[in-house]
Amino acid sequence: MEPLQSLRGMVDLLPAVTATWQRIEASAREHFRRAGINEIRTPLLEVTELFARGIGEATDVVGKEMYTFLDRGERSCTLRPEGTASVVRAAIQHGLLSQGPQRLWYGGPMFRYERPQAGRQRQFHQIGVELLGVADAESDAEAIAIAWDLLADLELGGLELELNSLGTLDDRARYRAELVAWLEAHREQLDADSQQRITTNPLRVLDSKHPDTQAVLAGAPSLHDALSPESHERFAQVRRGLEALAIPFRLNPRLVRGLDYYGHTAFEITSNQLGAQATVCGGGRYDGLVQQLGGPATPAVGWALGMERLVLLLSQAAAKGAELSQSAAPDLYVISRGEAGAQQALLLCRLARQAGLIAERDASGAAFAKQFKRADRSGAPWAAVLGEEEAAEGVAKLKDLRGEQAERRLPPGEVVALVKQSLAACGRQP
RNA sequence: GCGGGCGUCGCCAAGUGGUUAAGGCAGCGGCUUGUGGCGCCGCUAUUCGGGGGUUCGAGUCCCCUCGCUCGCCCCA
Repeated sequence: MEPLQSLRGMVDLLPAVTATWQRIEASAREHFRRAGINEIRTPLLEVTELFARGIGEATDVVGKEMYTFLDRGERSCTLRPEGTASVVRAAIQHGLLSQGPQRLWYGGPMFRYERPQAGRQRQFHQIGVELLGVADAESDAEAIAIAWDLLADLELGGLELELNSLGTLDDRARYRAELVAWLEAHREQLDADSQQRITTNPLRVLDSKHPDTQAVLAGAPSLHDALSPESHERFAQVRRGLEALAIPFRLNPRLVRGLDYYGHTAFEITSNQLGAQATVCGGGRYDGLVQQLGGPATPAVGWALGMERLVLLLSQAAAKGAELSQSAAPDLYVISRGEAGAQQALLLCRLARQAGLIAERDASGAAFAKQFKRADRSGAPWAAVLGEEEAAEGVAKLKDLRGEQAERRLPPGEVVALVKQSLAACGRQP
């Protein structure tokens, strides 16, 4: 039989890393709780049209990266490639927006059919925040601050906040025309990809990674100069907001987000330690999206962070020194022999667990020497032995694995009490 | 979709055409028929991702294929 494998780009998270995931999730939850942001959970599967309309038909995500299929009712369904469209759909569907501004967060798997590489999988995980119904520039700063503080708490170094304003739709339309004209005039000096994008997505030419193209682009018209005075002022206000919070940022006039719904504020938090996929968190303002999805005109700002990339950073940090959290050593390791012994061992474990202890039972039936070896390796301070003799007498032999105390034969209840007491004595709270 | 690198036991890993595929960790058994941490002994890949080919002979060379990985594109 050929062993089966997971699908390409679909990754198992083994116990060795789940602790890191939980740490990030717990930290995020706490930050959201303090910020008055509530969790929303939406389905993984949505009608394809939601993403086509929300993200934009012309984007790469919609054009070539979606997991789309027909269900048994011949409806076109898509595994969500991002979270915002679903959250907005849910808010509209349940009338949340008529109850005032909504501060929401979500987390979970997203799906994009791409070639996997470092920090990029086909099923990947995001945690995101959406502030719906807030128009002020300070809300942009607040959203960014929440992401920034959350990441700071994880003690990650080498992070940088990049900031730009995409202006309004009008601003961009005007700029786009100007840029296309300029790009056409310099077409010969651009790399093939960029030439292609003059027609498909001219703004994206700006952050081409091609060095020659970048050099040519130095003379290109800047989006910044094309912003209307109002857009300019709004951007300045966001920056003043961040400055007031002492959050450092770098202006990046080339920062263009790949999803159509962004306007005005756009930002990314990047790491210099991640390789090619350096963006840990990305987001911005999307004032037009709610209406575009059939809801009431509602300004909004939000972001999403990539769990895999965070985990990558955290693992690197751990490799450099600090130990990654491991599963806890048991308080009591129970070894046994024979059916009666195994039963008593199970009973003892259950009693211990009911009392709040971490109890592990050796189920190998191996020689006692082996079981003691495993007891030792488990890191448990105590081992309980249940052989034929103990089982017959209704006691367990309790052995101190780390100290000098003599073995004692005790009924199960007293074993649990004694272990608990010893933990309390050395300051550990079971 | 397009490039580059890689693929030897659960994990790490030697091997660079010559005939029995090192070693370490983990695992299992024993020295120790009911007591661990040390030590010692033994066992664990008819096989080198898979399939073809070259050769007297291939893990080692060639082709195809699958997988992993890094990068491009794009994004979290």
